[in-house]
Amino acid sequence: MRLTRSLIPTLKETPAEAQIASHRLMLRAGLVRQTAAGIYAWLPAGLRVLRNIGQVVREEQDAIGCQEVLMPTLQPADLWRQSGRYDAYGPEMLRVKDRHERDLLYGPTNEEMITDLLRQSVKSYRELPQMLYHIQWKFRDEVRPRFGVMRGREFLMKDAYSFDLDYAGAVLSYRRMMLAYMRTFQRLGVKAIPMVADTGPIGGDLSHEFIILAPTGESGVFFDAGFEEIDWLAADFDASKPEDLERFFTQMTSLYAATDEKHDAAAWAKVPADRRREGRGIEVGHIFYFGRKYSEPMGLTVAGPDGAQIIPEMGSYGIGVSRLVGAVIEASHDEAGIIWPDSIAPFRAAILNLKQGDATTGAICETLYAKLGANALYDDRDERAGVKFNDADLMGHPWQIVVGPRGAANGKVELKRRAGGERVELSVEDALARVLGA
RNA sequence: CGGGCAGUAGCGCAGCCUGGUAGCGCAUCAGUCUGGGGGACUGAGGGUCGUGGGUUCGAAUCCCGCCUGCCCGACCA
Repeated sequence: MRLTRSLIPTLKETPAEAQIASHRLMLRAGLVRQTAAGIYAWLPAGLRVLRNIGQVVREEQDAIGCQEVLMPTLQPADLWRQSGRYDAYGPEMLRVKDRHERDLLYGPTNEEMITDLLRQSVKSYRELPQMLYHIQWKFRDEVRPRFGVMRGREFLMKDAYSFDLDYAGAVLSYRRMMLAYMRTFQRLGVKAIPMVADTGPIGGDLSHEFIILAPTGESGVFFDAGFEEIDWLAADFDASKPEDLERFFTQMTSLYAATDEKHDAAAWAKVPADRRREGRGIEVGHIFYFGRKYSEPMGLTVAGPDGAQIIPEMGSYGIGVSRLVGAVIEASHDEAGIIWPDSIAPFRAAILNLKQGDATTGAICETLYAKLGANALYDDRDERAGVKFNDADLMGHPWQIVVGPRGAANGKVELKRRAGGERVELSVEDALARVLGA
């Protein structure tokens, strides 16, 4: 995109309502604008990030055989009456009536709806297991929305649901999803630590929160350094092999990790001192097994091989997609602005024409822009160099290609890496190769 | 939902106490100079002072109601 043709309204000053870094930077970098408390409009650059995160999530869900669907935001209250949650859910649920006075609700989650879908379409044990997900807007009428997009009322979430014939199958689905999550978060450029979470009335050990480390995180975390050392994209765990999933899960759960609420000083003491890591974290995902909590009351059954009806075992698996935008920024920024991981940056590179109107720099910029296309944001404004440097740092493009009259005379440009700040002078071709190759 | 704070130009703020036709910085627009880390000069545009009522000759300013937003707490992906 050409910046002169884009709606990317950067702000030099911080709006008074933004307190934490990610909120401040999202407003300043022109990613979002608030519409009402906890409700945001996503501007072009912000939407690109949101979509990029969604795409990584989607690819990793697809990779474990989880199928994408898209369920509506508005749901009939009757479905929720069947599970008993219509009355159990408090004022956090946004309830509305249609013109016929029928009760509807803006979905805060989709267990009832997905259970209903399976109930309508799955009749035999041969059709299980199934795993389905969607990426959809949710609404929870939080009493006190805050921290920008991190704790909004309207939020974009990936939620997945698994249906298995028995507990052993549900365990496999759970572990498979957990492995997908480790890969997903690594691809998003953040360190996510799975922490044992409260299982409530369900019991068991199949509930984990995924917490990414950020100094401004809402809860304190304690974990074994082992979590930071594993390269999930290279690890030899095959999600289709139960024995691999077993090995994976054992490794995961053998390492200590807990939030401050569940911190166990005795267990912590057993972790070698040089492997203890403490910090703060933000919850960006949650997976849990809940058995027949919905399938049973809602009457989801399939015929077994002997003709007996089987009530499927379910689990659900969330990732806060819009929250991740804020969380990633919390985990990756400096005084100057955002530092986007390559995988989700709105633009891979910014092209900074330091002397707009100059024939030489202009020609080089146009060449770069033609080659990079949608990967690039071309700052073609008639602004001073300093303004362009500052905005590029603020917006956090992984690469900045600086085209100034000095270098341009010799066909050189300067390539700056946002993370780390190294700059090198290169030929146009070499700069392109670096940016596209990285 | 309890406690606190705040709504004045796109953003950040002053003016309010002590009522008298609305101001500063940045941003925007035009022009000139400039040109590698938010530049300079000249000129210009932009405001139902959140909203409804009250007091008054006169209200951004005083009084009452309402709405909205922010912070702390309890709650949460």
